[in-house]
Formats: sequence, structure tokens, C-alpha cells
Amino acid sequence: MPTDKNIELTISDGHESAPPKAAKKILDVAYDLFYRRGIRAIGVDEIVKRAGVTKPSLYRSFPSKDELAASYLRQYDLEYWERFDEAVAAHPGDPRAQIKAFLTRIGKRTQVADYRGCGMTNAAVEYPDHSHPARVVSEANKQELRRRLRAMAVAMGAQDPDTLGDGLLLLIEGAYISGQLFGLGGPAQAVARNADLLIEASLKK
Amino acid sequence: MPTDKNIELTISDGHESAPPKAAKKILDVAYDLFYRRGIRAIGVDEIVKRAGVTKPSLYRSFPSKDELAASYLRQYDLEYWERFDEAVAAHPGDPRAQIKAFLTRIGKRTQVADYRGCGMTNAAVEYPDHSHPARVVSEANKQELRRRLRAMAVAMGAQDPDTLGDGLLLLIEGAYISGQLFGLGGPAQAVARNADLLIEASLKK
DNA sequence: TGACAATGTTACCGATCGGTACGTATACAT
DNA sequence: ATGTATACGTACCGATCGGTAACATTGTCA
Repeated sequence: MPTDKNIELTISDGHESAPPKAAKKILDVAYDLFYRRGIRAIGVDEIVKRAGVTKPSLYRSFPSKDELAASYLRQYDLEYWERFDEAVAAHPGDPRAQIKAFLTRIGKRTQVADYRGCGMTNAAVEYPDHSHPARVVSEANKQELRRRLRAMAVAMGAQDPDTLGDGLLLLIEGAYISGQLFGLGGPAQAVARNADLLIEASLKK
Repeated sequence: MPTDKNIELTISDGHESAPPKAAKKILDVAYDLFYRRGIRAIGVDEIVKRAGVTKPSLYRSFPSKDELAASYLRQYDLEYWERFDEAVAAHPGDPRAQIKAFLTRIGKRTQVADYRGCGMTNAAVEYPDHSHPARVVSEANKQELRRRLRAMAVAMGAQDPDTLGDGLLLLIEGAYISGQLFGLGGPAQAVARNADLLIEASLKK
């Protein structure tokens, strides 16, 4: 049975009372620091310091730093699919437009200084060991992304939907990485255009 | 004037003599460990232990761990362009075939268990700070890759060569990353096919 | 008022981090 | 044989790593 001390995040309880719990402050700070500077680069001391709490508080809510990192990624996962579903909902029944909307949004997000790419991807690079708690979350997220893209390629009527779905995934991962590698004016701004070209070339004639 | 204690790597001096220098052993071991497990994940103690040398030996040849990491990437850079130039040389005057050969090779390399992607890309993820010695090498390598791909897109007669060159770069980076994310059977095996589709769709009609 | 749960306080643990002061061994030229 | 320079090893440094023990303080609800 997995330990899950940190699943209740008090979505704000209607009343104006309820002082922000320590666990939430810790997770918020960890989210920001882990994402911007990397998980290995951040020590627990810096997290508790910036969160205005103490180390025992962290370890009362999270069994270890690795599990805190996994919690950060679970939160990231939630917000990731929110953004994805927004793009989908904006173009009901039109998977090609859904992809285009999602990729246009990614392309825009990459065009800011100090863009840091995808937290999932970055965590997988930091932890090659497949059994690491953070990596487990990351791999699940990517499997789900692949599944959705392939399904959308089917819905688009691609000749070879698995190939197109995977091609779109490659473009997306490429955008995350080159966004942080090149900064402003990098190749990631061309992701939506290239995806649309690839889709066009992959449909049944 | 930059310090460069470690530029002479004794390419093997013709004679069978010349015992392997400590600097070379250190760099070889660091290359392997940094690439496979990540730079931040490896301490200098483990490097010197595996190299069969001692810590002062490391610091006589390399001014710091960060500079050792940069040296590792400079070596990686050399071998990277060797592989690239091999694909180019195999198809003189045919940039489309050159790209296809290079990407087919990448696609194959990704299809092994525990594939670790591109050392340059991984280092940039580990070190978001643009002034880090390792990141400097990594960014230069990627700029050069972008330059070459765009030039090849011009040579291929693309309608919008910058967009095609950038699209190819996105696919390549996507292959590096998803190769290590998905392992066997992942999307990276489809990189050459998708690149060829994208090229086809990007040529002047 | 009393009891409980959550948080804070202080101090500490062993391990590992990157890095260095300083003495020793080897090779070669004279 | 002796000087000299280069290469290497032993032993250590302070700082930080992730994590914990023991106890004091607080707010909430009954």
C-alpha cells in the first residue's frame, strides 16, 4: 500500500480562514525551484527556507526528497493535461485544429528568456534510473501523451497513424528541449508550422 | 588567455611505449559516467576511483569538476561531428540522403535498452545557467547543428529552408529525448520516416 | 479547561560534496 | 652520483547533502 500523506491539498475551503498548510507551501516552493533550476540542483534546506518552514515539517508531509519530487511532477501532470484539454475543447471534433492549437501554445511558451522546457522531460534526463519515483511519474505522463497523439492521428485519418502520432511527439519533445537550448528566436517557434506540414503529408489522399 | 592544461591528449605516439596518462584515463572514465548517469549525479571521488588515480591528479589536469564536464563535452562534440560527417560523406551532393542516413543512424542508436540520448542535450538540461562551462559547449554544438541543418535545407531546395532546418532539428532533439524516455519500441524509431515526410512536404513544387 | 493535531525549535547524525596542503617517488640530464 | 623537475599519493579541509530525535508552542474544537 503506497503512502500518500500529501494528497489533500486544501483547494481553499470557501471560508477565508484556513491558514495555508505547510505541505502546500512546501510543494509550491518545490515546484518552482525544481522546475526552474532542476531537482538535483535544489537541496531540501533551500526549499524549507524559501517556504518559511522547517525541515521536520517537510518530512512530516513527504517521506523523502525523491517523493517530494514525484509529488511535484504529479502536480505538473495535472496542469499539463489541463492545458492539453483546453486546446482540445477549443476545437471539438477537429483533432488537426486541436493539435495546432496545442502546438501553437507550446511554441509561444518557448519564446521567453529562461524558458525551461517540460518538467517531465527534464526530470527523466536528471534521473536515468527507471525505478526513481520522479521518473516513474514522468514516464507515465509521456506514455499517455503518446497514446493521445496516436489516437488523434487515427481520428485525423492518417495513412499510418502510429508514425504520425510519434512524429508529432518528436516535434513536441524537440520544442521543449530546443526551447530551453536556444532561447528567443530558436527552432521551437516553428513547431506548429512543421507539425501542420507533417500532418498534411501524412493524410490519406 | 584561456587555461588549457588538457588539450594534449596523446593520440598514441606511434611507439608502443607511452603509458596512458592520468589525464586521459580520467577523461575517459568521466566521459562514460557523465554520459550514462549524468554530470550532477557523479562525484569526483567516483571518477578518480574508477580511473585508478587520485583526486590531486584530477585537479592537476582539470581546474574544476565543471571544467572536466566541459572537457567531456568537447570530446563528445568531436565525435558527434565525426558521425555527422560520415553520413554526409556517404552521399556526396545529396543532402536529403545525408539527412536520411544521419537520422536512420540516430533512430537505430535509440533502440537499445538504457539509451541515454545526447550528452549535449542532457548537459543543458542539467545546467540551466547559460554561463556554466558545460552549457557553453553544449549551446555551441546546438547552434552549429542548427546552422548545418538550415544550410542543408537550402541545398535541398526547400520553400522555406529555415523552417525545414528547424523542423529537422526538432525531430532530432525529439528522438534523443524520447529515445531515453521510452526505451525499446519508442517514437524515436520513426524519426527518419517522419523527417523524410517533412522534407517531401517542404520542397518547392 | 482540557486534549489533540499540526507546526516550530534546536541540535544533531553520518555521508558525501568539491577542492587542497604537503610530502614522496620516479625519470632524466648533467 | 646528484640535482631538478614532473607525476603521484596520503591525509585532510569546510560545506553541504538528505534525514532525524526530542521537545516547545500554537490553534481548534469540545
